[in-house]
Amino acid sequence: MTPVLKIAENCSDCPIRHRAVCSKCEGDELLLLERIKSYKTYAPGDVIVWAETDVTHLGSVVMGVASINRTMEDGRRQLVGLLLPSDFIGRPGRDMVPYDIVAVTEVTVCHFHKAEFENMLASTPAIGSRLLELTLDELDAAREWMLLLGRKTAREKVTSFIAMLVRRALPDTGSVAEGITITLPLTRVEIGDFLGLTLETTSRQISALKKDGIVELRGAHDVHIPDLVALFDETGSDNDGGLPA
Amino acid sequence: MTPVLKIAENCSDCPIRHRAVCSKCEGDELLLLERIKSYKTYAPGDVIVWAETDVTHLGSVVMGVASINRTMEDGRRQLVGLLLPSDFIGRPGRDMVPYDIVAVTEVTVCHFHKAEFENMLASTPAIGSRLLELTLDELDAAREWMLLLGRKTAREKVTSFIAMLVRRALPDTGSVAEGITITLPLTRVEIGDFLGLTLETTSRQISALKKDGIVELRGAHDVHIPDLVALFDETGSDNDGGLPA
DNA sequence: TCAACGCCTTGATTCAAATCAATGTTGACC
DNA sequence: GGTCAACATTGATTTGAATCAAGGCGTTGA
Repeated sequence: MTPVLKIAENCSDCPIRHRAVCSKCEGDELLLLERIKSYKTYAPGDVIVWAETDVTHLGSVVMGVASINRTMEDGRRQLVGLLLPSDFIGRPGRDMVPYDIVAVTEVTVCHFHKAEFENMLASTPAIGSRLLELTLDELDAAREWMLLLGRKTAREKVTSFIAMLVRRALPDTGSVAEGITITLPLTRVEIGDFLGLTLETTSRQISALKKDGIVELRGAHDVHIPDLVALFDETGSDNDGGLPA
Repeated sequence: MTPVLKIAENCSDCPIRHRAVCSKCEGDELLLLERIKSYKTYAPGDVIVWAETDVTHLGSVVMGVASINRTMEDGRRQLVGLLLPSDFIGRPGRDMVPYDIVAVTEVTVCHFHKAEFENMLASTPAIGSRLLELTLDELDAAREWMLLLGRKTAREKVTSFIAMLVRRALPDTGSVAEGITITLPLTRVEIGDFLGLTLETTSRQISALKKDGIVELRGAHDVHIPDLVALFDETGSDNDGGLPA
């Protein structure tokens, strides 16, 4: 069914080598990491980390998409993060975490035993330094998301979400003059939970964007954006994402 | 007017010594920090950091309250953080920041030239390690806030806000059996901007809490909470804040 | 071939919070 | 003591998104 992935045994061949927590490591440091790392693959829907239980591993997403979920007792749910390849999973220095991490697509993780990683973190400045950068970036992203959740309209929320995915996809793409096609990795329920909307409102907004020519749908999950500027104009953001001219 | 504060010249006497970015430093490290630090005081409303301009300093809040603000071109505003004593200001490794930081009350900051601090950060693991902890804590707080902004009702938002202030005030207080009195450091507009509400809704919710006996007001900003459990029950949170029994 | 299930879309109605609009309170300063 | 400005409260009305409800589409498997 699932083909066994050809995963780089050598860190130097790893697809996330240049962005992940290990990106500043070299030579011996990388060899040490290589010795304690292992790979694990999760099916869509699998829980990678349960809230409020002991965390045994830390690691990086190598492939796939995972979501960080907070849930209230009555079932209301909010996604508070989306983990894409090279993003770091887990919280060194703390045994539990107040949210679940769930595989959205099939996810491959390069991970370490918590204690072993924490030892390396203490002795390897290159890791701590990169982890700080990654954490500060996530904090900036979280704050951007707070503005969205607190102040944007439903249409702005949906276009901002699509714009974020476009931005993460751009570096892999060449010219953008004839538009770009991306895949929404989430269902309508999940997008709603990400944006603080219901699934119906999410669906209606996507339909409205289609009617207005901002997006074209091929199926429910593949979205073509013919004009990126038109999309960014709908997000209410002060930046247009630094598009290539 | 403003009395000149008696600020500890010695880091070892500093009120935030045990919580701030320097909390893991000792001996020589502390002396080095002491040599490059300086204090600055801001009046309420002063901008401590302007969005999208070069940041020259980094530092810690020693006294007072500051807010981190994101603003849209049309004026919609969202507070994305509240900086209390011992919280860190600024982002090492980046020259600009996408939000303003504004003094809410009078604020005293212990700060460093950015380049000098970054040098120390590179050579002093105790600083980087503590800064990582602080950043991870802020990220957790931001995610908690995302749940609030995306999924909570107006009443839950307001009670959660009050509960957060109570939690930060608790360590300074003894028994709590006869309730607790706190000061809201923000205006109704600012509270609304923090919670993703209008000022009118914020005011109405506070009035409703008063009518229901959850809070008692002495003036617009001093709030007495006779029964903390009753307050926490209104927040929709899964935790009751680990109250002393 | 055609149920059955999961996911998505669309429509009708309700409702919580926003908006619009006064009015009240407080404190600073003349 | 009186005026002004900033902040807060309260009321009336509107509105954007939630809720309630019905079908539609596409894949899976009997």
